[in-house]
Amino acid sequence: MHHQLFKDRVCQLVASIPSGKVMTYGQIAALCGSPRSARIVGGIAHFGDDALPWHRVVNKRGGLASGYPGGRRAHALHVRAEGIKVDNKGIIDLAMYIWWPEDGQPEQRTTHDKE
DNA sequence: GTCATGACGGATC
DNA sequence: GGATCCGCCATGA
Repeated sequence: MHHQLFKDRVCQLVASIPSGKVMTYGQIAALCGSPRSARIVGGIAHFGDDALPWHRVVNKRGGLASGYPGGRRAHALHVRAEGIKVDNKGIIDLAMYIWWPEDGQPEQRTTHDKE
């Protein structure tokens, strides 16, 4: 495949995140074929389609986006509106809200846990 | 074609 | 445990 569709894949993936769930930039990038392109996802977010639920995209620490329109506070309000708990530092519990598409849900990792 | 950038990630100090 | 630096790689000028 070609990275030309990278942006398009990211957009579709973000659009498929259900309400009340979140994905990380690195996770999205990996699913789009480039695990090291997390920043690219961020770039797409800024200049991409505002209609997409970018507020459901957080960084690997579960932290809110730095350049979100309105600031991290606005981001926090938006995710909270979907039932996601955010602590005082603006950190989301990824273990509880992380979501994977049906296609590549590595929930088996929790049982085996290798790495 | 080259250069700079970015809503990140991971390693290092 | 927090702050900082560097690398990453697609994108736009």
